[in-house]
Amino acid sequence: MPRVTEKYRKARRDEIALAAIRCLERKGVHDTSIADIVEESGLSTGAIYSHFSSKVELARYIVAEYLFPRLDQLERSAGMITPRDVLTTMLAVFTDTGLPPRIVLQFWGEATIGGELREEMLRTVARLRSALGAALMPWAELQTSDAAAAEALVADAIRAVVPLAQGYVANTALFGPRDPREYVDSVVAALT
Amino acid sequence: MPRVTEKYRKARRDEIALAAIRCLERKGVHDTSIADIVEESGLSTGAIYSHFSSKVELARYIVAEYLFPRLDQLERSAGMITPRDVLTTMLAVFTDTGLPPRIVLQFWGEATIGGELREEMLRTVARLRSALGAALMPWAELQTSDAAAAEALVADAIRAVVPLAQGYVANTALFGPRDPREYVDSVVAALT
DNA sequence: ACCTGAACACCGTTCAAGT
DNA sequence: ACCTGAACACCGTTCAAGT
Repeated sequence: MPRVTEKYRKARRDEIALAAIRCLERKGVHDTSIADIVEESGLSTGAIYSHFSSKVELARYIVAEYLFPRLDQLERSAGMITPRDVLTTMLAVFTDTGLPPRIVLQFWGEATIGGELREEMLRTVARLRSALGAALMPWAELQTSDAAAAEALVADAIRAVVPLAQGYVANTALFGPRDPREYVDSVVAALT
Repeated sequence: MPRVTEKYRKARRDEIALAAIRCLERKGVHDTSIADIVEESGLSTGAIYSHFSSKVELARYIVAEYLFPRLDQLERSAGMITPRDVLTTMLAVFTDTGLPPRIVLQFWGEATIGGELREEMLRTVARLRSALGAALMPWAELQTSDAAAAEALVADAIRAVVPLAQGYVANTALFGPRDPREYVDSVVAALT
């Protein structure tokens, strides 16, 4: 397969995906139809189906390619960082990139039904967890000299950080934007 | 209007709503059609539309009548309770009543689009916030003798407790059930 | 190989006609 | 007044036919 074709396919897929995202922001997951994406992209129904086998496949592509593209931001953060820092850094992705929490929340809703979208979501979360683990290890090793205990500490922290991030997403999606640092501080203040 | 008719209408609405909930648990919000509810309830399409003006109206009814019926549990809890206690009590509603977090999460997703479902959601959350406020006031008054400062303390606590509860819902909806107390403890441990 | 757009099965909703 | 179920506009998806 020549390289030009590959590039062309990727460009077309992105063209469709970006048109779809514009529709999603305007109308939401539920109310965006293939006909809307056809109109927004200027392509035909068949053209879209020759690049994505279904609406769910298009959704998977958007999730994988646009909704969680900044996990490397976590992986690059060096030095000793606490669970609090990790959480704040993670949430900053939303304010920094303009990634709409509304769309993420809607995808979660759809993912609870099962199917391929759920599989894609679980894969993404697995990647996220391992990035979190790597970022937290230096901190855990400072708490204890036992390697197994450090692993357990990291696992516990992840069990807290993931739902805390989910709470931020659900909350801002429904009630409007909020500063990540203020959110974390408010949670700490309330629980201690 | 005679009372018997009123009662009959309520009974029919509940009959339809419960059939719908059985479908929702089986297939999710997205994949449950009116035809499914027709089959599950044994009624006709027109019968459903003579009790609910649309699918969204049915959804609103389910949310208002079945998804948040236990707010009074909070309002009844007496004595000095901390934000931590309030959060744990609130989350216990899910484990105690078998209310499926998956359905709640899906409704949140739909509510981000706007429309009547969003209005209904905001009304329910407003009720929830005032119940939380009432439950937390004795605790706040123990922290400070200034009435305004106590109010502010309550407001801050609510700003933390609501997203923490949302995080629990999103997390259990996607990754399976979890003990509320364990969740709260894990968050406290990670952030302090 | 990519693209077109009519055709298909199914969706939510309406409404004339029944009781 | 409640209910029936055929009819309607629209949905996601397919596929013969074009380039």
